[in-house]
Amino acid sequence: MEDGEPSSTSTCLPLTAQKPQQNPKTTKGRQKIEIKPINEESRRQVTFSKRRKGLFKKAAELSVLCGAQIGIITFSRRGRIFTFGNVDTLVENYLRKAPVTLRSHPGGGDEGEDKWWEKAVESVPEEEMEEYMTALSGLRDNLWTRICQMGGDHRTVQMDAPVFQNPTAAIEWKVTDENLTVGNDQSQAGNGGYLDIHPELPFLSQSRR
Amino acid sequence: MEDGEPSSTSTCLPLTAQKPQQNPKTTKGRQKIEIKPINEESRRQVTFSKRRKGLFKKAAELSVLCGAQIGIITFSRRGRIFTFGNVDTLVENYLRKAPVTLRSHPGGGDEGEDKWWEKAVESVPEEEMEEYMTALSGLRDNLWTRICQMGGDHRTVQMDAPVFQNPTAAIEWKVTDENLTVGNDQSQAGNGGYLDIHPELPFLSQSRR
DNA sequence: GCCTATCCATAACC
DNA sequence: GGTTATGGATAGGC
Repeated sequence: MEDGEPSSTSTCLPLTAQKPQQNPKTTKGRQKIEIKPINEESRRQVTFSKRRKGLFKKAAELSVLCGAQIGIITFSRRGRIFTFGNVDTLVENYLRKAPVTLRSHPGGGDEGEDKWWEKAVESVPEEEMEEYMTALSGLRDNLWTRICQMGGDHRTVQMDAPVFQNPTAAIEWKVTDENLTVGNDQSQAGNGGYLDIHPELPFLSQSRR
Repeated sequence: MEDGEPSSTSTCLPLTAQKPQQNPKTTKGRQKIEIKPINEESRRQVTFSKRRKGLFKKAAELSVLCGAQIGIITFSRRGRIFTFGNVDTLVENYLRKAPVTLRSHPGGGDEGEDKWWEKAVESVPEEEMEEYMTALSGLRDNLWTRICQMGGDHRTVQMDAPVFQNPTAAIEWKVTDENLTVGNDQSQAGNGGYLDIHPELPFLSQSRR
């Protein structure tokens, strides 16, 4: 409903009326443009600059008016990045925040092999160490992916979803390039077989809230 | 830029007097408002909804016109999240390229490498292994905590809009609102400063040390 | 949600 | 970068 044909909504005069009025207008003012890729480099740059400014301004206004937190990331075609708002803070807070309470599952009686990743490193038998490391590495990657999803794409995250039943299934993951590779978009593969979020993590109940 | 007398710049005149007969001037039309926090809940919600829509539309236009990649993350005051564009990709890109420093590394120097957690396990020297493991464990907890907090404290709404994919891609609007989880807890609401524009960070083709 | 009057962002020019 | 005129976003009503 943005492109296509100009639907005049009974507001302004028909633009076809090019009028022989000899007004000493120096400019034609703002003209209607089609929303399609601008090919001329210079014109595109001007437009990008102006509209980006306008976009950020609107974002700022929205933020103030409604008390919302807004972050915008923009990559220009030439590869420059422009950001607005708390992007840094938002993203970095994910990682920086919260003093790390390095707890490795204090509770004595655990549920066997459940949540292997909660086991203290020291408790891992020597012969399983390598495997443990690999797994933890995968977990790390997996978490990273999840973080990225959380940061911008929440469509797959549901806390109260009936996930995590089978402890074995829960720790299935794919440590592949697809996991983390930044290629094209749309490669959002949901969370089939990925590590799901456990609603009742022990260290949560003693951290915050 | 706020305040000021109504400059009557009559431009577009309704060329018809045949409007559905209701009192001409039932509305005051758009009025100038001050950019300051809206206190009335309902009014704020309306404004948030309208302006968010407008913001996303502008973002979509900018994306198409200039071939830029744009992602927007919005946390409403009530904790709902709205996103625009291929944010996942952008955020991931951003995270991977930007100098984000996470310090749960015990005893680690400040001048160390960025993103130590991205190092392959194999590359960790033997003597640092234990420390690495400990840090990684802490990171895991930290990330997990964040994830759970985010997932548990926010309802999630996603919104997609046309974004530049390739010059020939069709333009299309797709709006999807969904409640995925419960959620209440409106912390981190009022933010003070908003505008935080990073002029230009050349990067993208260079890798961080 | 839809509608209208109004204000603002911005395309075209300097 | 600045100016002007106009298209389009949107505040206030329903």
